[in-house]
Amino acid sequence: MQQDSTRRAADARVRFREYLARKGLNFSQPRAIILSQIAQFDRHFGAEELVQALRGGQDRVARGTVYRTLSLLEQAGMIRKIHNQGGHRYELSLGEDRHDHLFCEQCGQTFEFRDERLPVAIRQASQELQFQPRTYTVEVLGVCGQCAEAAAE
Amino acid sequence: MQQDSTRRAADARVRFREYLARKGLNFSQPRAIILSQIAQFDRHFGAEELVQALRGGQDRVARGTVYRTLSLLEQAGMIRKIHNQGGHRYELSLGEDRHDHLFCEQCGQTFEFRDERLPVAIRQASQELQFQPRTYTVEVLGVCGQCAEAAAE
DNA sequence: TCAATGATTAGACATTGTCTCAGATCCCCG
DNA sequence: CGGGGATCTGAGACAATGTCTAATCATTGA
Repeated sequence: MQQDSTRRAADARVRFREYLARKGLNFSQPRAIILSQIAQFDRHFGAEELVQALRGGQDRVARGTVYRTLSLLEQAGMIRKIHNQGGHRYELSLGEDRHDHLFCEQCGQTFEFRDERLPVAIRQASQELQFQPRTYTVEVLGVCGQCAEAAAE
Repeated sequence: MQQDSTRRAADARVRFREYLARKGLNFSQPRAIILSQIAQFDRHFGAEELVQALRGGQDRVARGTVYRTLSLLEQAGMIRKIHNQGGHRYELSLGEDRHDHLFCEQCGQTFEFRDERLPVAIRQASQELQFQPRTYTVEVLGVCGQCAEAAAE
């Protein structure tokens, strides 16, 4: 766990640095700090949450910087925006294990699912329109089994 | 066109009234006003845009009311939220012609596509998790053909 | 028509995101 | 290894968007 997050942070560092170099951008101190803070969250986090976490203390980073870096990370494909009800959050997405989300409108829980037909369909539909997809999101709203049962009683 | 929007407004009215009745809610004056204002937009609109449109004049409606009504309309499945880059907008969705969106990150244009495999896959994936889908969104980010060409030169 | 329930208004408030620019940093290159 | 130009950051004002509350009003079913 501790191990995991350290490892993940190191990988992310390398990957981000490469992305930045490719674009002629710098791998700055604040960007490193943000990256390691993100690695400490458990996959999901909100922008403002990150801003708060980096406000006081030694490694402070300004709000604007956080937002700018999030954009870069999103562009780099290292995080994904997911539109939870009311505002959005980010999710680490370091390549492995692509999935999408089901949101229960009753209890607010999030569930994940994987289905290979989605990327296939999206790639093909894009191609027909000469569109080059970089990333995509699929979000399903509804009621989870548990809530549906509770409502039925 | 004029005809269309009038017709659409009438349909929407009936449908919303039914939805509200089913939930034991009222079909109030402001809700009617909002509905007819929405019908005048050309399919897409933003929440704040709507707020502005209903601010001065005879048929004024308060900000809070607009937001509450949008939630209801969304629940009723009569509008859909689409997450354009930076904030979101709504889109009329009166049943016919379900589609999803491609966003060009370069020029900002939105394109539409239809693919039957998406709802099929989503229904099945949901079922496997005992999840009852009410609605879903698919959004693809990338570069449109035109921008890709321009960049290649 | 009346009463009960639900809805609206107005505006303060909260949250989230954007912008600017002076000065600090980064990284390439000699 | 140090100079210099491009890039980046901090701080905080600002802007946009959404939420909330309490007093008052409207809607609906009986």
